[in-house]
Amino acid sequence: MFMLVDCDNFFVSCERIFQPHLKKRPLVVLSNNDGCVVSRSNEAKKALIPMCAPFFKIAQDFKAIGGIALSSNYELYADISNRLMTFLRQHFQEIEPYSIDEAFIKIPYQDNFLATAAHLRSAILQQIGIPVSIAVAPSKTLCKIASNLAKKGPKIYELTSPNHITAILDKTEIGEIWGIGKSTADKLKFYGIFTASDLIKAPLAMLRKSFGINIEKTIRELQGHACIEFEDHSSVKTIISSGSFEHEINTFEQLEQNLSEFVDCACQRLRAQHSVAGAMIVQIFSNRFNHTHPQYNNSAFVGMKQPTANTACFMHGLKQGLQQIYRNDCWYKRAGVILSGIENQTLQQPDLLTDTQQQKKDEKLMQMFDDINQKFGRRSIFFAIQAQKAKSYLKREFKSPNFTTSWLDLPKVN
DNA sequence: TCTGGGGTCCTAGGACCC
DNA sequence: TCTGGGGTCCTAGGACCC
Repeated sequence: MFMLVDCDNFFVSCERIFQPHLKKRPLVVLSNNDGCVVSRSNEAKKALIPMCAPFFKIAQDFKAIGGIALSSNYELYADISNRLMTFLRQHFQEIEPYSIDEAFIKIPYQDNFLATAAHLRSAILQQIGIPVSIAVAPSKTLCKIASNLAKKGPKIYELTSPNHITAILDKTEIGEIWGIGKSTADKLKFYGIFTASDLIKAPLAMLRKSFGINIEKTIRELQGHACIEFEDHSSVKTIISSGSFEHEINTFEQLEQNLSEFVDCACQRLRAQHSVAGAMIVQIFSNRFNHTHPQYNNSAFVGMKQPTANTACFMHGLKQGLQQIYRNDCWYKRAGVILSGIENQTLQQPDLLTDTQQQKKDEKLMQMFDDINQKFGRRSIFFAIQAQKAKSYLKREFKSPNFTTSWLDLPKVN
């Protein structure tokens, strides 16, 4: 059996741990640049604040009903997430942290799932401070359906008996199924398939041919056969660092400087998972909402001589890539870099012509670089191309303190 | 004024090989 | 007149997820 532990309104719940006065009030957390609503409290949902709403469109009405909006504080959310995952690992053998706010757990069949889940739920609330919903079902896809039902009220939902599953699948719309997005849902409706029950009764060969292997997996999962295995998310295959700027920019130098921050960030993450990357993609975008300037989006692929985690190599690649795609008659609102061709540092196949001495020196240098920033604080040392001061190119007007990751921000008890 | 960011997987199609 | 068949690797783009 699979159990899914999914945090309720995760970002909002994290903010409330150390700011109890935010409880009971309509509360939303905004995306980077204070752009869109990405997490809503139940009170905000009741006030019909839509997910992904651009904040500037709802700000006034939201304030009028006593609502509070916070900028996103990813350091806080990542730390709370780590605490939760650590807690779960202490209690269960097989767990897959699936996203920042949810984890699948494999558990043996038992008669008293509800009691186990209730116990777990109250322990998490007490020790981590986050309300969660818990679902139990024989496959991940069924768990997701059960989890949606849990969130509607009971907070804990067991979906294990065949009759119960059939009854629920009759009522589950096709678009609500995990793995079936809008595009596939629309096509399925065209074939007269509207519910999960319709889907499992439809001819498998036809579906497989038209929609690929994943639909077959989904169907088997809905039938209670677990066939989506646990995955290891501890190291990723691509690293993306990108973002929007507060103001549109136009010069090569400004773009390069902003992008250098993304390169630095991506490389730090690369080293943190003990990997090297063989290539980088540099992307630039104009403002898709501003039609007074020409629209221009482009990207450049930059291969490294050999896979590396040396920030300097990627900074050099950045300049090359940007030169290929930069146009001076455009204004840019967003940019980013993607590291790809990622492999484990220790499994790296050396090249015959590789200067291994130099490589070792580089590794040592980057290790030192990371150590200094670890010891003396972020950005104690950085590349000359980066801005002198970590100017916040992001708007984060309403950010809460880093309660759990910064000594200066420790909550005070009066 | 203001419209997010980080991931994975699959498939088709081109280039290339024998 | 006739224009194979089997395979790999890479990339771009689409779809999906949180």
